[in-house]
Amino acid sequence: MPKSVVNIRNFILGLLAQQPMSGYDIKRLSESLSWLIGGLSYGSLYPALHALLQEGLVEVDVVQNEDRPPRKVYSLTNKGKQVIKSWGSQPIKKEASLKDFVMCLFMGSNLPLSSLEEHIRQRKLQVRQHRDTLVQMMERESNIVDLGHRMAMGYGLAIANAELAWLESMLAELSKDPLPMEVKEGS
Amino acid sequence: MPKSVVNIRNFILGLLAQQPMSGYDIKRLSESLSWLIGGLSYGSLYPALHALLQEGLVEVDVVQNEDRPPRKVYSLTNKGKQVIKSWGSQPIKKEASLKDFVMCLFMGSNLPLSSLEEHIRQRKLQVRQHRDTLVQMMERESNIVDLGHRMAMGYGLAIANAELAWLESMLAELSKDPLPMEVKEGS
DNA sequence: AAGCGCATGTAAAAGGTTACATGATTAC
DNA sequence: GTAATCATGTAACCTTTTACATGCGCTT
Repeated sequence: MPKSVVNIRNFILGLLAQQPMSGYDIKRLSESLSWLIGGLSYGSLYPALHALLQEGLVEVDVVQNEDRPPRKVYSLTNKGKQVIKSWGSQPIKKEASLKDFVMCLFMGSNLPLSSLEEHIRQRKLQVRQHRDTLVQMMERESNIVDLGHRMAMGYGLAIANAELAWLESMLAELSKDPLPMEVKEGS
Repeated sequence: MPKSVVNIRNFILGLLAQQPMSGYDIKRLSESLSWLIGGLSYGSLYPALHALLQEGLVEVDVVQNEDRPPRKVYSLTNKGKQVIKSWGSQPIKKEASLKDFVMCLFMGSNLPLSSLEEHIRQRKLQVRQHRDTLVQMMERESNIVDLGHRMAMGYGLAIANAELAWLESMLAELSKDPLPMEVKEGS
């Protein structure tokens, strides 16, 4: 698969943008999302965290607990916030994966509403195109395809339609209800 | 992410189980599915194909075209068919990804109906569990979560529900209509 | 004549996983 | 006492991507 825009660094930055956490926390959170976007291993997580620290994108606060091992709680520096913000503001590539998009959503509150809306609109175009392709394939080969093909396509189609419905409802909500603007643009 | 059961070798084997094709064809097909499960690059595709050839899981037929460059059309050997069949028959791991499942579907006609049904049932259990987890998270943190979290969760929920609906309709169809049994178990 | 689609391939480099190491605390 | 959870980390290995190389035929 084409290298996702959501490499492990952006993924970490994105999560830390929500709230400071430890490596362990990040691992657990990623596991709860792994169903959709896959998890990650300590072997990639900790080295990435150290690299981000060295580059000054995150900073660490060692919290001593009496009972438990000490936790290293990481948070974004200003530089880190800048990086993640510029990542979220750049237009999505056409080949963006489901993973990319979920991360965009996840960081939704870190980007200006207009960008968020643009991301959703982009995704909608993509999914609609893919759905149309699927439908065409099913029509063209309606006589040939075997059970496996038919099922895989039907599955893809069901997911695509659900996604489109969700995307549209989201767009409607965003335009109707500009919500109390918690997003502040840099002064 | 935890190494998927669908490594490139199984992916190739799965596609070839449908019909013989060239490396180029595989690439193009994978691209049409990339929206859901990600594509692959020539740098991994051709070497994998060569390895499968050496191991005797696939065989190649060089088709000379007058106009175009010659195509190397690969097809499964008996050994290859055996491998892919045993892969499809083994129970899915709990951590199976969306990609794993789509491949299972894609090869649906290469496995006995009972296995297929079992795969779908397994997937249903998994997705339901993930959905329940999501719902719990949303309820527990209904006051706290910010826009990004809320959206990502809502998105996941929408997808999960669509998937569950599709899985159930598939199960219903399979049990109601045992379809003209094109699947033959080894004699 | 330049560029694109077809078609195959390789090598270096990047990235990730697996498996290991460590150690404290809580529950059985 | 022994297993599980919390918590961090490293190194060897493996896979994959990126970037390159090649070459024909058709279209503009």
